[in-house]
Amino acid sequence: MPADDRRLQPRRKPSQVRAELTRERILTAAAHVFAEHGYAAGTTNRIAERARISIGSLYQYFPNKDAILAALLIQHIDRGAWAQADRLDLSPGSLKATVRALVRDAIDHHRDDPRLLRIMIEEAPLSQELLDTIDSHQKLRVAQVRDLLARHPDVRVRDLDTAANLINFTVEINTHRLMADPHAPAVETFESELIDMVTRYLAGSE
Amino acid sequence: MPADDRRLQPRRKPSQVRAELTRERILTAAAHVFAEHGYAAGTTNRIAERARISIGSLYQYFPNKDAILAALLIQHIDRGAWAQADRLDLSPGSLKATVRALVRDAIDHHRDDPRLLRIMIEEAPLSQELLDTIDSHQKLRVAQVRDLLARHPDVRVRDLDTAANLINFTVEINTHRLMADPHAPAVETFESELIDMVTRYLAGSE
DNA sequence: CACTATTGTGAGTAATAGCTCAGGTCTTTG
DNA sequence: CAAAGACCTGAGCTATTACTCACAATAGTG
Repeated sequence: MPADDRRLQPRRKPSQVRAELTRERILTAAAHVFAEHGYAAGTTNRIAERARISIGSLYQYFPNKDAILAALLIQHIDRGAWAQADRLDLSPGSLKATVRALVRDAIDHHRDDPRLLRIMIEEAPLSQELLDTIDSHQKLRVAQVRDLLARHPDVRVRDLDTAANLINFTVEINTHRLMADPHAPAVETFESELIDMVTRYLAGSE
Repeated sequence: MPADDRRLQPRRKPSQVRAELTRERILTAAAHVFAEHGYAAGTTNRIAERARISIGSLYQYFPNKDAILAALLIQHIDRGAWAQADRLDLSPGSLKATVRALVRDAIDHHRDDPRLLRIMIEEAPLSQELLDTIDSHQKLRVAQVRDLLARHPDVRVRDLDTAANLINFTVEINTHRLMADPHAPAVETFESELIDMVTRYLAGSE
């Protein structure tokens, strides 16, 4: 798979409002279709149909199917869903309170559409470009968490980087599962246990 | 997607040795092809080519492509990779030792071929039958872990079921990531931190 | 060896997907 | 208002895929 840089570039830059509107219709339609049918079965024709535009129009704004999912992912990232950890700094209470804020934050990220998010994460044909974008955001997030931990007096772990990595991923993925799994345990129960686990880990009492 | 019971049944039962051999060639070839190309791009023709048999033969043993992945998954499960937790009972040492055994166990499950396992988990078109099989195994595993926790004097958590669920998933998924992610942190570091997190959670010192 | 059952072959089929293009409609502009 | 350009349409092209079938080769049996 060669990383062709132009594979995800839009074909035309909308200049009129109606064009921008069409572009958005395509994206929202795609979000629904992918969420409902999955990526493979979420055909471009279906997307066009749902968006109530012709396939031709679709291909004026997106050079190929992959580019649509990519745009969806970028949109998700740019909306700040993954990197709004700044406000966590504003809650300097107990360690547990901080962790709780972290977990709540993660849950908020997944409220929109867990099914779509799952597909974006698991089925998306990730180009090198996209992978890099995601990776850098991930790194940023981990760094933020790391700094947060560094500033907190109660945190006692061997290695801050590893700890930040571990808890970030653990919180993220558990939340992900919680929202996506149909027969998952109750939200509140699971949330409090998750918070406890992370808190106790960070507190470091052996 | 209707859950057609016959969708995954083999088309012919091998009676001669060479037939059984062919069946195995197909499965190993499929494992390689899926691991390398993913499920969608892992075409049946490619599998047949790699197995050095004709597509016709392939379809004599598997009614469709999905059935091949299903067989691979069943194979993986039947090899006991997901439910050999019995031996954990044999390590009645400290809580940390028990947890360590749990984590090591998980790591062993993923040694074979993380890439293939990822595809089986994330891309497999899971029929209801398969889903049920997996689910029951999962439940069994969680129950085993639950009993393990129940028997250990140092475990202090609000709800054993939730705890078993949480740590089982967390250990599993973190291991999964550890093995699959190319630029993941060092194994030993991550392992010990993961063990600490779970242990401290279970010990329950607030 | 002769006959049958089992196993193997691979060109070909049907279905479907992603995507194009010739031509139409709507907006803007001078 | 008319020309130019932006935008939209959808039948259909091309490529690919899962899968079939008529036949050939091989193994078992008496």
